[in-house]
Amino acid sequence: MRQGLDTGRPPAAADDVGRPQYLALRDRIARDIDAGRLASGARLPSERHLQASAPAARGTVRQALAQLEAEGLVHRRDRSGWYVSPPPVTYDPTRRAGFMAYVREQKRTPGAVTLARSVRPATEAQADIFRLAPGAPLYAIDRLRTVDGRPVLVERILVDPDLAPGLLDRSLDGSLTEILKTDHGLVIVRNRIDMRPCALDADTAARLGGRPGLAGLLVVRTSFDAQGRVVEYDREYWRHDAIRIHVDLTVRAEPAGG
Amino acid sequence: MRQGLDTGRPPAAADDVGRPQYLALRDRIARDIDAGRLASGARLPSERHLQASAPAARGTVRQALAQLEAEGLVHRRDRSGWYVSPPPVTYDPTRRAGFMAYVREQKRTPGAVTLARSVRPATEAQADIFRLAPGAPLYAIDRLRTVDGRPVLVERILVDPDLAPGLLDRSLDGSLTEILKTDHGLVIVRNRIDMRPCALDADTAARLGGRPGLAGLLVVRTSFDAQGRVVEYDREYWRHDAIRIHVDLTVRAEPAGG
DNA sequence: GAGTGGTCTAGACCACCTT
DNA sequence: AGGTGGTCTAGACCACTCA
Repeated sequence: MRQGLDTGRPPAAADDVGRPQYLALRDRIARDIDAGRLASGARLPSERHLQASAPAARGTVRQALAQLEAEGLVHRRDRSGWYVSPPPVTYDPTRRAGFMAYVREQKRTPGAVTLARSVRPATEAQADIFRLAPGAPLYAIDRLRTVDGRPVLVERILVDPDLAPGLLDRSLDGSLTEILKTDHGLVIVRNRIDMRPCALDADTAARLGGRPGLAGLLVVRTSFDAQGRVVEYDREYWRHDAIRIHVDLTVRAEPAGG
Repeated sequence: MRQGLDTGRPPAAADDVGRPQYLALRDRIARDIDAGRLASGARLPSERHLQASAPAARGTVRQALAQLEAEGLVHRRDRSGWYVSPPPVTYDPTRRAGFMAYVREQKRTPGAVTLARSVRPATEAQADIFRLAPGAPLYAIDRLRTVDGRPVLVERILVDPDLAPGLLDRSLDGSLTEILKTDHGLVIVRNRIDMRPCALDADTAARLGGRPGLAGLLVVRTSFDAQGRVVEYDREYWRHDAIRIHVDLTVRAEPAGG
C-alpha cells in the first residue's frame, strides 16, 4: 500500500492489499497492548522512534496513534508522550451512588478537586431550566474528577441559591446530592439525563490533560424534587475513553394494548 | 501562528496568538454553518478549494475538517465530499417504541434494510450470554437503519432459536420485539443496556458510508423475559454524530438509611 | 475523464515537558 | 538542554465517485 515518492521498496504483499499502512501500524501496537508487552499506563515509544521502526513518515505514525486514541486504547499527555489507557469506569446514571462510591466499587481510586465556586447571573437558557428570570443569581460549582490520579471528567453544577442558601460555604468535594438532602431537605425523585459524544473545548480539554477537540462524552443531568423544582443541574464532560455507560431497567407496566 | 517554511507573510496578529490555524479555519466554517450560509446537508467546498481560500496546506485543511467531524458538525462521504450534518436523533433506551416509531416522532424519515439473516454457532461469549453451550445455534439478524436516507446505525441481533422457532422466515424490517411478543409470547420485562464511544471497524464503517475508524457509539441491549431468559441480544453501532441519548428516570424508593 | 477524498513522504519550526 | 508532541508546508500517487 505504500504510496507517494518511490522509496525503492517492493510493492505491497498480497495480504496487505487494501489495508493502509497506518492501520497496519495500529494493529502492531494494538497487539503489543493486548499481549501485555505494553502494560496499562505504560508509555509508548516516541513518534520518531516508531517512525524509525515502522519505517514510515511521522504523519503516518500519528495517524495510527490517532486511530488508537479514537478506539480508547491509548491517550496522550500534551508534549509528554503517548500512554496505554486504563480500562474505563462504568457509570450507571440510574444509581444514586456518587462518583466517589462507584469508582471505589470498581477497585479504582477516585479523586475530586473543586476548581471554582461562584454566584453568577443565569443565562437565558439556564433561567429557562430553573424557571427563574434571566440574570437571577445561580450557584456555580466547577469540579474535576480523577480516577487513579488521571483526570477523567470536568463538571459544572448549577444550584438555585433560594433552595440551598449558603451552599458554597460547604466542603464540596463529596456528594452534593447528599448535602442537598441532609442540609436542605431537598430529595431528588426524578432525573433527566442527556448524553452525547462531543469534542471538548480548549479549556475543558486542557483540564483533562488534552488539546482542543479531544473526544468527549457530555452527560447532562437535571434533578427534580417531588414538587418538580430543579434541584441540581449538572453538565459533566468526560474523556470519551474513560467512561462506559451501563443501565439496568425493569420495564414498567405497559398501558393496555401497548 | 503560521509555522514551517517562511512564506513571506507577516507574523500572526495578537488575537491569533495561541490559536492554531486549523482551528481558525474550523471557526470560519462553523460560523458559515451557524449562520446558515451552509445549510444542513449542503456540500462544503472541496479540500483543494478550501486550501486555496485559506490559504493553507491541504493537511491543515483536513485537520480543520476532522475537528468539525469530531464535533458532529460535518461528515464525509468517501471520495465524494464533505457535508453539513443534520441534527442528531434522540434515543431513549427506556422506551419501548421501536426505531421507526421514535424517528417518526421527531419528524424524520426512518428506513430499514435487513442485510443478512443466518443461523450460526454461538461463540464462547455469546453462549455465556444466552446460557447455552458454545457452538449451539443462534439466529443472527443484521440490519441497517437510516434517517432521512442517511445510514446511521448497523445492528446485529441474536435470538435463541428455541425461544422463537422460525423467526428468520418472517419479515424483519419492523419491530423485532413486537414479533417476539405477538408470535412467540416473549414479553420483555428487563433491559440491560451498555453504551460506549468506539471506533467502527472497516465493515461497519463502510456500511455507514465511512472509513475504518469512524467514530461511533456502541449500544448493547440485552433483553430478558420474566423467567430471566435472554430473549434478544442486540449490538447497535451508531454513527457518533447521529445519536443523542435521553433518559428520564423516576427514582425508585430508597432502602432505609439510603 | 475530471475531480474528489485517502494515503503517504520528507522535511521544518515551535511550545512545552522532563531531567 | 534535550526530547517530546503540535503544527505546518508542499508536494505525490492512488482508488473511487460522479457526470
